[in-house]
Amino acid sequence: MARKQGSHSDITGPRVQDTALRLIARHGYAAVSMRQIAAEVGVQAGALYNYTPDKQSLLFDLMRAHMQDVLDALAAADLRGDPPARLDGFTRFHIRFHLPRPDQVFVSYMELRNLAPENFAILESMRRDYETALEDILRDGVAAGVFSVPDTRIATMAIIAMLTGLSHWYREGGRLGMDAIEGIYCNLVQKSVRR
Amino acid sequence: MARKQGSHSDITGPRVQDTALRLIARHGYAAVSMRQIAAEVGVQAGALYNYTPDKQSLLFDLMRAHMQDVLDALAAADLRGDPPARLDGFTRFHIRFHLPRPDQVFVSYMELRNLAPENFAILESMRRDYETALEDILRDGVAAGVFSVPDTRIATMAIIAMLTGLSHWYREGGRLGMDAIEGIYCNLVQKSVRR
DNA sequence: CATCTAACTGAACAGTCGTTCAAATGAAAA
DNA sequence: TTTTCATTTGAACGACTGTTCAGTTAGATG
Repeated sequence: MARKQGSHSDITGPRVQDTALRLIARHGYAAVSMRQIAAEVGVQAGALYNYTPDKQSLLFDLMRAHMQDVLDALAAADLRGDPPARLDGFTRFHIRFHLPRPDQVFVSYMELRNLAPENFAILESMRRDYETALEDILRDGVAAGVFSVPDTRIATMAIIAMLTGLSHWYREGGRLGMDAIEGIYCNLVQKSVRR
Repeated sequence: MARKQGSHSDITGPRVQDTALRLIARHGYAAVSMRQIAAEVGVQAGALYNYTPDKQSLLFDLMRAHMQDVLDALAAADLRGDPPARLDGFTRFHIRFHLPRPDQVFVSYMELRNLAPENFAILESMRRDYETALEDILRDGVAAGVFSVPDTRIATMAIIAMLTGLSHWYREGGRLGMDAIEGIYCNLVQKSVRR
């Protein structure tokens, strides 16, 4: 039954990743079996091991790819201007990047504890880089006298939690579109740190 | 070997709950087995079924009890004054109640998808009640002209995400104590919605 | 055409899973 | 002391787990 038409590795590979992401987002890493993933892809469980050395790597690769995409996109965004403008830029970037990827956001947030320690450390470091990008903006704003926050580290965590939380309840086709959401969050974020 | 001293049901029962909470917070509901819980309690797996009809009920009871505690404590807090004072009261209440209960917060947040649909609906409804308490404050503040938010529902979700996020990274004995944290978050929250 | 080989199957391995239940236990009641 | 019964054990149930691998398939290559 193998290979009904053409070579399948470039088709099955991505399908394994996509299916794993969707199932893990929905049911959680521990609750999804390799056989479930295989069944949705349309192969037997053994075939998955042509595309991942084990289940743990499947999860880790998904999470690392997502975080790398975030960091690359942030670097490409190349935020400029005064601190308030850069803060708006960061807020809009976060929303525009994350809202269309709810499954990646969900998995990257919920499955950290299912990572092997060395994998966890790698992702935590990437996450820290992302947080630092925001904290730098806040620090510059405080130094320039345009922001007033009691503690830039906590303000950073608070803002990121606020933005990430958005991905957890926002559903496409809801009462408000992404543009409206962006404006509202820019307003909340900007005011929370202003003098 | 049964009952080495006295009747054990009033000792084992709470220990089952406590152990389940701790293990589920650490490893996740799907990744924790009844045998693991039993081993930490110090009984065989079968004995757990004197205290819960099944694993799902064990999770649900933990989560419902936590949400009920939250709602009861909020009602007892009896926030009074003008909207800014009530908003400060809500913020401080949230932090004071949730920071000492990191496991409950974690489980109630992460394990929603492992609930049976009817159990999920019950918890979602309780969560909605909590959110409404905050939204009422914001709406009153907007009506009174002391708050300015583009959308009270979104501001509610944003603030709660910010506060809940705190529980995910705050660790006792860190750089800042709970009192300092409270002040910082009151500042951030208050400014984010003020005129 | 025959050959090669990437891709996949299907079975097997050694465990673990949630749950049930007859039997054993031992503190409290009679 | 004997009886009672809440409590727990320990074994069993059928199903499922991640992973391995010899064998099969069929498109691509020569």
